[in-house]
Parts: sequence; structure tokens; C-alpha cells
Amino acid sequence: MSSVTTTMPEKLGEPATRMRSEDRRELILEAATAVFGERGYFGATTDAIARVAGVSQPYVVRMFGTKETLFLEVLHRALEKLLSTFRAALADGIAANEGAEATGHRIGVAYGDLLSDRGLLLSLMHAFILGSDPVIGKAAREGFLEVYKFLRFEAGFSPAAADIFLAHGMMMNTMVGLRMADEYANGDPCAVDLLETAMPTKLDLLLSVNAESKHA
Amino acid sequence: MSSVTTTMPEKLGEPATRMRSEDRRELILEAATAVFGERGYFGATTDAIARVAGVSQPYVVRMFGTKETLFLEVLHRALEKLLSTFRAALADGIAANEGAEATGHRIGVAYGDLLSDRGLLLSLMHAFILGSDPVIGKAAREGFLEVYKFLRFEAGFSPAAADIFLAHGMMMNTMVGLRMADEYANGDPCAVDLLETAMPTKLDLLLSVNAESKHA
DNA sequence: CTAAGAAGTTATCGAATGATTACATGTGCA
DNA sequence: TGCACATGTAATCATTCGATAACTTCTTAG
Repeated sequence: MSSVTTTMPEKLGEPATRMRSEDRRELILEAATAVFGERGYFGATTDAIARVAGVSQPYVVRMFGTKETLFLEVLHRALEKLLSTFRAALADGIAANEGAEATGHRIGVAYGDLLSDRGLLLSLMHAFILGSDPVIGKAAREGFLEVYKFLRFEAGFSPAAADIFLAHGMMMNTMVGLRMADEYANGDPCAVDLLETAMPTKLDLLLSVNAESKHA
Repeated sequence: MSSVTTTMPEKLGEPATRMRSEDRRELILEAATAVFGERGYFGATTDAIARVAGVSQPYVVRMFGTKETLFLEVLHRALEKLLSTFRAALADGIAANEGAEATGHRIGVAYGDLLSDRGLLLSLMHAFILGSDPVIGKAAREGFLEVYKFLRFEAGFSPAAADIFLAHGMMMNTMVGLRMADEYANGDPCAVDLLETAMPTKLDLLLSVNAESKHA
């Protein structure tokens, strides 16, 4: 959930502090999500993931079998978290006895909250544009359709509403991936307009997350 | 412009037919656009690009110096073509004495036409989510802002209109990258809804392009 | 206490990749 | 014609990367 920098570096070389493999697994998945998010599937190395997670490279590989399997696991987790966040927002909206539109807005806000984890949304984005890959592409398509089906059949969005929602989601992801907030900080007035329009109510969050992950 | 498959394979091993280096350069850039689009900056190899272009791998590297320079050149060309296509549409709209809204729609149609080159839009997308890369990220941000400024200050879009336009563009790019049209062909009714809503009037084009690039 | 299993590491391997060098061949111009 | 340059290739190199093997150390059940 929190930034990767919370992980104690463990001074690699000295064995990492012992941990139940289940917990270590979570650390590695978190690290992998961050690294895959920054560099994509091919650009990320198991060694970089291992360093961020504070373990040795072979440990990462052995725990997940292959880099591809690890990526698929990251992708699966990201979609799971996305959908569970959406479902929670939907449940809140229903509990509050809101109309459909208010609940739709609530899910949009929930999406914005996911921005605090750059890696999560960017790993998804990277997967989404690797559709040609026989394995990753298949998983990405299925995942995307799962989200679409949630919007349509659980949240009650019309096709047009789902399209608009997803389009703005892709736009926000792109702003995050571009690190457009850097340009905002640099004072480009266009970047200001762009971000303020594309990320309503979420700009402060994006700026802080962006600054936080700057020392990578 | 046209598909990469139009390039004669040249039966590598036998020297490629002689050509002015300027023309060969275009062939390589076309091949690079396709390969970078499919696999991204890190996933694409200079060897794969060379094979598609019908030349040897060292030739590609020597002509552009480094893979990074080649990618930057591809990125630059893609943005140039995008903007020149938009400017042409804008000029047509002005010549036809249309209102602002009709011209906006015309530019949207022009964007749809760019879908016939998977590589072009997907290379852009790959660049857009590599914002953390010091070199590629910088170029990608500048390029995106250039497009934004065109919409605002040449085409006269409001910030909100530009946001919506770009959001739908990112959505269409994502559909292309996901090869969602495959799922369409597989008969998933949700994929049908999704694509028909996201790519109005462009579905037939997408499906044909997708099918054409299937034998990769 | 001790043996067995769990948690990690070091060492290393083979394949892939970007890059360099040296060489071959075609082409246009004095 | 012949030579200089442009267009290309083959051979090869050093790194990097994912993966495997073999070894160490901690923990815990009996």
C-alpha cells in the first residue's frame, strides 16, 4: 500500500531478516509492482525488483518460477485491488441510498484514490499495451473486460457512461505515467491547465505522490 | 504508411538491394515504429527491427547511433505525423467554413484515421508511460504538451474539450494496444459493446488493421 | 537436543542484446 | 577506366539478464 521506500534496505549481502515466505512474497509483489510500473514488463529486471524488495535476485525468481509468472501475479493483484476498491465504493453508495449518478461519481473518486500507488495503475497500463504478447495480452484483455463488466453489470453504467469513465481513467493513467506533474512543478502553464482539468480534486494527491517517488 | 509486410524480406544473408541511405532510413524507421509499437522501447530489439526492415542488425545501430536515439526519432516522427494530420483536418474545416464543433469532430475523425498505423499510436503510448526515463520521459512530456497546445491554441479547444478529446484518444489507443478487436472477433458480446462505443465509425478500420497485422 | 524443513544466499551458466570493427561490394565522377 | 565514397554484411565482443545449483543459517516439532 505505502511507498516502496518504507522497506528497509536490509543491507544486501547480509541475509535479509527472516520472515515467513508469505510475508516476503507480499514485499516482493509490492516491489515488483513498483518496478514493472516504472519500466514495463521488458524493462523491469528481476534484479531491480529484488533490490527494491531487499532480497537476492535468485530468491525472486525461485519464488515465482519465471519473470512472466511474477508479472501475471502483479497484474492479477492490481486488477483485484482495483475491483475491490470499486466494489467498496459501490457498496458505500448503495448504503447511502444515493442515485446512480452520485454512485458513479463515488466510483470515480475511488479510482482517483488508487493514484497513490503509481505502480498499480502503471503496471496495468503497461499490460494493456502489450496485447500482442500471447500470454500477457490475453490476461490483459480479460482483465480489462472484467473491469468493463463490473461497470456495466454491477455498477449499472450504460455503455456510453462506461466508455467515458474508462477514457478518463486511461487519461489519468497517462498523466501519471508521463510524470506530467513534473512539468506542473516546472511551472508550464499548459501543464497546469491540463492536469487541473484531467485530474479534478486529485491534483494535490498526484503531486505529493510524484514528489515522493522522485528519489528512485 | 502501409503495413510493414509490404517490405520484401530481401532474403537476409544476401546483401539487401542497394538503396539511397535516405530511403533505407525511412524503411528502418517504419520497421522500428512497428516493432516499438508492439513491444515497447525495452522489449524491442535492434535485431527484430533490422529483420523487419530487411537489413542487418549492425546497419540499424550504425545509422542511428544507439537504440535510444532511434526510439527518439520514431517518437518525433510519430508526433510530427499526428500534428500534421490534425493541422490538415483543421485547415479543411476552416476551408469548409464550418463551426468550431464540426471542426472538432473533423479532427477526431482524423485521429481515427491514424489508427491504420498501429505502430505509430502505440509507440506514442509506450513513450507516454515511460515518464520516469530521464531522456524518453522528457521527450514524451514535451510531445504530449505540444499536442495539447495544438488543441488549445490552434484548434481553439477549451481545456475541458481538450481533456475529453485526449481522454478518448488514450482510450482508443488502449483498445488498439490490447488488441481488443481479437476479443470482438471471438464473439464476446461485451467486447462488442465496448469497441462499438469507444471507436465510433472506426471499428471496421480497426478490425481490418488488426487482422492484417495478425501474421507478425 | 537434534534432525528436518524453511528461508536465503553465493556462485555461476547460457542465451540474448547492443555495440564495434573490419571487410566486401556496388556506383558515380574525373 | 579507375578510384573514392556510399551502402551494406559478417564476425565478434562485453554486458546484462533470467535461471539453476549448491550451500548456509535459522527455526521448530518431537
